[in-house]
Amino acid sequence: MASTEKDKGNRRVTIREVAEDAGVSVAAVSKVLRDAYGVSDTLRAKVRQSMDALGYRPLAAARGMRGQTYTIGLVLPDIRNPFFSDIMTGVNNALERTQYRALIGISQSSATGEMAIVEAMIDRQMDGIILIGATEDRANLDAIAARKPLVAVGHHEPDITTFDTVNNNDQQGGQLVVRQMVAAGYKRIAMIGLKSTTSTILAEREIGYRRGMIEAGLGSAINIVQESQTLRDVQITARRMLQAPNRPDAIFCWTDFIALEVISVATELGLRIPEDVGIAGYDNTVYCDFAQNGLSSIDQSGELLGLQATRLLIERIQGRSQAEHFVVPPRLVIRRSTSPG
Amino acid sequence: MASTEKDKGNRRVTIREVAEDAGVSVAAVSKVLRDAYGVSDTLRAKVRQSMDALGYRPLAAARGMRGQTYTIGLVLPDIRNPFFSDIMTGVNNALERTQYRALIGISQSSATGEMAIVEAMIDRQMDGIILIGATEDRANLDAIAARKPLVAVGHHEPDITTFDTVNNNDQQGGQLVVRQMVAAGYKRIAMIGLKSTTSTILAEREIGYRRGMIEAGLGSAINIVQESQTLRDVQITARRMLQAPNRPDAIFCWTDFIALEVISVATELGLRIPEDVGIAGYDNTVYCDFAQNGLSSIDQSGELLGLQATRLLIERIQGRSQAEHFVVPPRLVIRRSTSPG
DNA sequence: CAGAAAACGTAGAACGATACACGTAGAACA
DNA sequence: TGTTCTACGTGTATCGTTCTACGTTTTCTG
Repeated sequence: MASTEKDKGNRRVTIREVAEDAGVSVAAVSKVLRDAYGVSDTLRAKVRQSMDALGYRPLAAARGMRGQTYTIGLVLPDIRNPFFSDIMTGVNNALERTQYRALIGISQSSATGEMAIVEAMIDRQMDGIILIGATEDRANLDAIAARKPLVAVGHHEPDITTFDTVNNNDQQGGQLVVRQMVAAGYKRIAMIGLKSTTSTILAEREIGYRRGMIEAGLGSAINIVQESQTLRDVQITARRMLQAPNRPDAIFCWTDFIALEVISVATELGLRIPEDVGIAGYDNTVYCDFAQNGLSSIDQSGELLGLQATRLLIERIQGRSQAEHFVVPPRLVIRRSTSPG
Repeated sequence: MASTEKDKGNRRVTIREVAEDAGVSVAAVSKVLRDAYGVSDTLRAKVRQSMDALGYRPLAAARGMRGQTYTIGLVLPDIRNPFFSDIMTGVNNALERTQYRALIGISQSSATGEMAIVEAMIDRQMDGIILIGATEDRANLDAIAARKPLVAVGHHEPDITTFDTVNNNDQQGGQLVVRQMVAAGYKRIAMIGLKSTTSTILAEREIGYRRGMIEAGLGSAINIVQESQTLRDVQITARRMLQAPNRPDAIFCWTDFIALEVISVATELGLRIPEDVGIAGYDNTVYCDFAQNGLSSIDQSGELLGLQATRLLIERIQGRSQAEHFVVPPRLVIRRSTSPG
């Protein structure tokens, strides 16, 4: 009688019961919960004890009606890239001693993409949003930022004032790769980018690549191929590039996953790495280090990016309204794939 | 004046405004929202139109106070394994035409682990939870299931009645690997498992391995090494195994990531794959297919698992209370790493 | 055609927390 | 002594939905 079919188990302890148990007002308990002004140490202790004794946990939905939910949303384009795992680690480290929790949404797999998952997060009263590798245009990002604190990771827009950004210096990253390739003796250095008009990090890496080529006097050899990210397309593109009459002797891939696939294609074509063709990636994901890959790559300190993004977001939630733009320097990790001789 | 510092932008449209605009009661709008009984087509149309015109979106926090939040929680042990991406795709496909949204929590990175993230999800009034690769014991799982609909993916407990499970047949998977290795001529087949007392899928795979060995008359060569999942430990273990006097001529790794690392170590030791040592993994992640890896692996149809888990969960949310246990057959994908000669 | 049942719609009380407006006690100051 | 602060607590309206209870209209049935 007391519990219907849908009523799973014992009811939750409410703030009212805590208040009663501690012999104080509901408002006092709420204050303790929020670390708000106006509670003495003795009262706090009493309340805390009652909370523990009763096993009280605040209900986020109810909190959200008036205040915060202490939840931040992390939007990832997909889950496949292990680089995002590093970011996530940083986020969770930053959240360690706070009341906040991070929940992840995947934009790629969702029907209408990034905007849909962001709207869903706003509907769920998240306190702020970290957008990773944003594909939305400025207008949409502004629309989000107008409603919730927003931090974009992997999105260059240094003059924006409505939200914060956290990046590595992708331009410098691209340049570092080319410099090392040149130093290793490669000349016909190509780049594989992404068919995308919205990725600012890609644009930056391309600029870096161009700069590197030009400063090495290889301006005439600049060769950027843009392809979608599906395995099939990458294979076709890589094959075409590597079978061309004047094929590149090195390829800088905008992300590791592509680079690993290019290694695969090159191997199948009987080309030796790094002697016949040098290959480098970006993100320094865990797979780079495997002996069978030995992939040179740019490390952009994902954990630090995640940590910093979270800090900035919480600052925003707590009231900061001036934009901040954080940039870490990239670091090239040289491995076998670009070390001939 | 109208908006304070924390009041980001324009206020949301509420159900009340929709009701007013449509000239009906608030309750009627709510009924339309929930596809509840007792609304005529004309009323529904009127309300829908007003909702569109005003750009109304229901606030999950408010819904959660009385009813559902239309949110399901997906708990992953970590984000690094691309296999989880397949599951996620299945989940999102299943959610396609529903009001539900999936949000992901990562248990590994969180301080107190799985239980903490599940509690956080319950605090946030999620309607149900999908737990992937559960590490909690039965008592804890029961405690969760007592409060919210629960589906465990990658957790064998076929006699449990309080929640549903979705699995591939891990025992059969292990057996398939051994059979193929035996057929390929390997004899001293070892297995690398995980240092864990709670993973039932691991236990099943081990049983499959044993079965396979015994049925091939190799019972005396059974050799299971259990190691943690950190890169460093795997390296050390792999090195030790491959440098032992009577080293295995094939290694079945409980998951692809370990297998790739073992390939790496073997390569560095100058062992040829598959001639000197055969290697197989589990999950058939995207990296298996790369030419430089060519890793044989078990495909357990992650997408199907995710789809099915979601369906079962929604059934549970809608009232089913009898347990269901879904199992897909595994499929061995043979590649170079176990194909000598 | 009466009566019952089904369909449609409404009003208003929850849900569990927060936040605002206030009250009170004691200290500090003139 | 009276006034003004400050620190600490309390009472209660409120957030945006859902849900229960209950009227009213329409449709069905014998």
